[in-house]
Amino acid sequence: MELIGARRLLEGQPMVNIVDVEKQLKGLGYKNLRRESGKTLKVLVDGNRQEVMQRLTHQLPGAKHIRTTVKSSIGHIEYEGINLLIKPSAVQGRAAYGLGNEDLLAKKINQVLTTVGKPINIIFAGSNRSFTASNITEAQTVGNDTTGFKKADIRLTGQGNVYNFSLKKDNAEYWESADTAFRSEASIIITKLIRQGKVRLRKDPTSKVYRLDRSIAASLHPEEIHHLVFGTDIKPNTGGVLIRTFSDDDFYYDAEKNELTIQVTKILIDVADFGDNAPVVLIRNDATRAGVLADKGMRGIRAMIVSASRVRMGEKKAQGQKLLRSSIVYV
DNA sequence: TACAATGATGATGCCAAGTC
DNA sequence: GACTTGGCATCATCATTGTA
Repeated sequence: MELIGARRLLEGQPMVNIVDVEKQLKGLGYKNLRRESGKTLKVLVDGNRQEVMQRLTHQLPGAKHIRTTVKSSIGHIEYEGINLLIKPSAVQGRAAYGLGNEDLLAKKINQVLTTVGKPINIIFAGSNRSFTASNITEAQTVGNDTTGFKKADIRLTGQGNVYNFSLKKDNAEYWESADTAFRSEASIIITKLIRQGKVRLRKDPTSKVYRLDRSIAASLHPEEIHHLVFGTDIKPNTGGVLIRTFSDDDFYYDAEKNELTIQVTKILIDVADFGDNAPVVLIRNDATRAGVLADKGMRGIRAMIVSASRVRMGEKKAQGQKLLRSSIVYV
C-alpha cells in the first residue's frame, strides 16, 4: 500500500502534489479531470456519481469520503491533501447554465459569414414582429459581461452598427435572482403580510433556516420590468429580447437577397410586448440561500423574478377559492 | 503581496409531489 | 396521466478572507 502524505513527510519522502494525484487517477481510468486550484481537482464522470465516489474512496489508499462540503451535494474525497470532487461531465462548461443557446446562435451566424465572405443582413422573424440587423460582419457572445446591469447575451456588429440581444429559451420562466435587488422591498412585503396574518414565518427547529408557509408573488412597476429585462444595453432600435430555443432548422440564408433569416418565437422590445405574462417577484423558501432576510439573521427566504405564467396556476385556483398544495399570496 | 480557499449570488434545469 | 409548483442540485463568477 502507498504511504499517504503526512507519513511520507515524516519519513523524509516528498509530499505528493496535485500532478501526482492526476497521474494516479488517469492510471485508474479517470481521464476527464479538471483542476480547480492547487488543492482541488474535479473528476468528471458519466452515470452515478455516488457509485464513483464509493469506488474511488476504495481505490485510493487512505482516501476519506467527507460528506459535508459546500462544493458538492454528495461530499468530496480527501486524498493526499487534495480535495477530489466527483462531478457530472454532461453539465460542465457553457452547457451547464444555458449558454448553449447563445453559442449556437453566434456559431450559426458566424458560419454563414465565413461562407459568404461579406457583410450580411440578418432578419429575426418572430410571431409578433421582425427585426433587421444590417451589414453584420460578426456575432459575439457577451453573456458573461453583466457589469453596469448589461443584459445582452449576443452582440452583432458590422460597418459601424452594433446590435445587442438578450436570449431566453422558449420554456424559460425564470428571469433572474433578486435577493440583492429586492432585499429591502421583500423584507417590507414579508413584514407587512406577517402583520396582516396572511403568511407565517417559522424557524426550522432542526436548523437555522426560516420558512414561509406560503410563497408571495408581487407585481412590478413597468419601469422596474424594463430595467430588469432590457438592462442598460438593450435599446428598441438596436436590439431586443429574443425568445427561442434555437435549432439548426431556424436558420435560412437567401444568397440572392444576402439575407439570413432566423426564426424566433417572439421579439420583445418593450414592456407592453409581454402582454399578460410580465415578470413578477416571487418570494419563496430556499434552504440553500442566505436570502432577503439574511441581514436580520434569518436564512432561507429567496426572491426571484419569474414570468407571471409561473405563478398563474395558483392565481386561477385562488380566484376559484380552491388552492393548490401550498398556494401563493398576491400583493 | 500574490495566490488559494471559501462564501455568496446569479442562473438554469430537473424532479417529486400535489392536484385535477 | 398531464400539468403545476416548490425545492433543490449544480454551475460560473465575484468578493472576501486566509495564508505563505
